[in-house]
Order: sequence, then C-alpha cells, then structure tokens
Amino acid sequence: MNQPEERCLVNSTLDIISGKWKMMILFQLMSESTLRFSELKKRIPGITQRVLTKQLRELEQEDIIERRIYPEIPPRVEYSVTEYGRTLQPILTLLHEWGESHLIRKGQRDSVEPEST
Amino acid sequence: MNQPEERCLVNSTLDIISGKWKMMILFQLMSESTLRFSELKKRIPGITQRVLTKQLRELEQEDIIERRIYPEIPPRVEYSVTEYGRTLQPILTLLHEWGESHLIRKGQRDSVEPEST
DNA sequence: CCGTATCCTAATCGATACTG
DNA sequence: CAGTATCGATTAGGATACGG
Repeated sequence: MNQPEERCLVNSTLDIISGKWKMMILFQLMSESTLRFSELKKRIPGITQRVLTKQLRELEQEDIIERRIYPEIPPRVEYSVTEYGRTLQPILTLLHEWGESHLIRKGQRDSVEPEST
Repeated sequence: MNQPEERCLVNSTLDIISGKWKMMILFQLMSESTLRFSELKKRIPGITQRVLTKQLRELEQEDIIERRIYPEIPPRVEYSVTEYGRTLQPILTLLHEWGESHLIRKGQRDSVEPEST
C-alpha cells in the first residue's frame, strides 16, 4: 500500500551492497578480521588499484568497513568490517542460498527443456 | 574458505534483482497479482516503455515473473509473479528492514556529528 | 605501500518516434 | 495496447602512469 517508499528502502540497501567486487571484499574481511590494502588486492585477482580504492571508500562511507591508517614509512593501511557491517550477514546468507538454489533450478530447467513443437 | 564461489552466488542473485525499477515492478505485481503492461506503466511514474519492457523481459527470463499474451485487438498482455518469484520475498523483506534501520542510523550519525577540532 | 590522475570502453537508462 | 528502433546521456569499471 506504500510501494514507492518500500522500493526506496530496498533499493538503498541494494545500492550499498551492489558493486562488482564489494561482496568479495566483504567476504575477505569477514573471514580475516583485518587486511592491508595490498593483501586485499592479492586476494582479489583481477581488481585494479583504482577500483579497489573506490569500492573500499564507498563501503567505508556507509560505515560497513573501517579504514585505519598507520603513519609509518612505508605507509600501512588496514581494513576491517565494522560491527555494523556484520549486520549485513543475514542478507549475504540469504542471497547466497537463493543464488545456490537458483543455479540448481536453472540447471534443471536446461536439462528438462520440453519440446515446443 | 571458498570465497570466490560464494561471491559468485551472492552476486548472481544481486544481478537478477538489481535494476533501477525491478523492485518497484515486483512490489506492484506481488500486491496486485496480475497487471497489464499499461497498468504497470501507470503505477511506476517516470519509467519509459523501453525500459519497462527490458526489465520485464529480464525478470521473465529468470522465471521471476510470467508474461501472458491474449491475442486480441487491441492486444492485451498480463504480467504476474511466479511461484518461484515469490521465493524472493524473504530477501526483499530483509533488504527492506535493513534499509530502514540504515536510514535511521544515518539520521542519527548526521545529527550527533562530533566536532573534529 | 597506498594511493590519485587520465583516459577509455561498455552497459544502463532515458527521450522520442514509429508500428502490428 | 504493447511494444521496437534509434539516438543520446550518464555511470561503472578498467588500463596505465605518476606521486607522497
């Protein structure tokens, strides 16, 4: 009965977690507790520095991850998931489970494939 | 321990439900059971025919919605959510709830705003 | 080591006009 | 009524080079 508002809230969540590498980044940080920029880059093959930086900044802005700078030479920067970021866990779990069953279902649809003539 | 694979499954779900108007379309169809193309367009102000068509086709391809054509003059086409599409409901609920609390939290962060000097 | 600056491509979305 | 065709704008993401 108030769909536009609901759509907004659903979409605002989607906007925050959508991004080609954000889920990958979150999985890395959730399992490792804390990682340096270079370690993240190593664990996410294919991502460029520019894009990694951008996605990290976006997650940081929403308080999903935390960025801690150690003023050393050479510089050291460590990333970690915030307490708040961990509240996304149930969503990630559901998305994962649905994606899994969707994959299975798709496989079934492809192999059954009824003749159309 | 198998992050890349998990990321894929999470992202494949996100790919399916991400799209500027898809949530809006789903909300409309979930509450109305069945709607014609023109009715959908009326209920989603701002969307163009071209984009509405495209998003509907994408949802249809994943079996989230169904498209039923009545060969009349003038033509009539009705859209509805499939049984399978309704399995997305828990995800939408979570996304909605998280989005809501995120909005509240953001408001709090903005109003508290500690001085940095 | 951890970025930023430039430049580029591809995809998404939108505006508008036309058709069975 | 329910689309498709065409064109243009915007944005995400990538390649590469340079800087504190």
